[in-house]
Amino acid sequence: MNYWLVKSEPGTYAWAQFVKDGRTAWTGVRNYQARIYLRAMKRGDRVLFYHSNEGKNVVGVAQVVKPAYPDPTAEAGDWSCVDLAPVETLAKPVGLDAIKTDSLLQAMVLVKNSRLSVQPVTEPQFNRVLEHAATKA
DNA sequence: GCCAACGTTGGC
DNA sequence: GCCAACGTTGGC
Repeated sequence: MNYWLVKSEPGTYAWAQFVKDGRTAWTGVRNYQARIYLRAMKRGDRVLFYHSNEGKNVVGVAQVVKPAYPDPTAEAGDWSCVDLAPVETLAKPVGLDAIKTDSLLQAMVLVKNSRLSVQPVTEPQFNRVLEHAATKA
């Protein structure tokens, strides 16, 4: 089981919409490093869902329901996407400020390279985020 | 709204 | 193959 984090601007695709949809194809990733991570995802992997720009917080946990396949929205080039489904909405969103002040979480890629839209998260980091959210995994 | 960081593009 | 210029992202 691996752990990841994906980002979305609430104005583009918010968590609430994701929950409403019940499942979505995570398309549109056009970054080689992010592509590597997308392709490393396995069914059942847990994914933190982060709201960038607005909110700047982790708002929910998703899981991979379909591993990487060709991104149908890519008109040119070799790009991949995965299918994600919501698992739980965090009782309390975990803000970037909280992440930055936590000794374990400040090592997250999110802090170092905030622009990477798909990134790996370690198991301890994942669990710590859930602790901050005051929910049970 | 500004600016820093990053990735990509294109000229040489 | 290098590097400057540009566009985009995202935190502040």
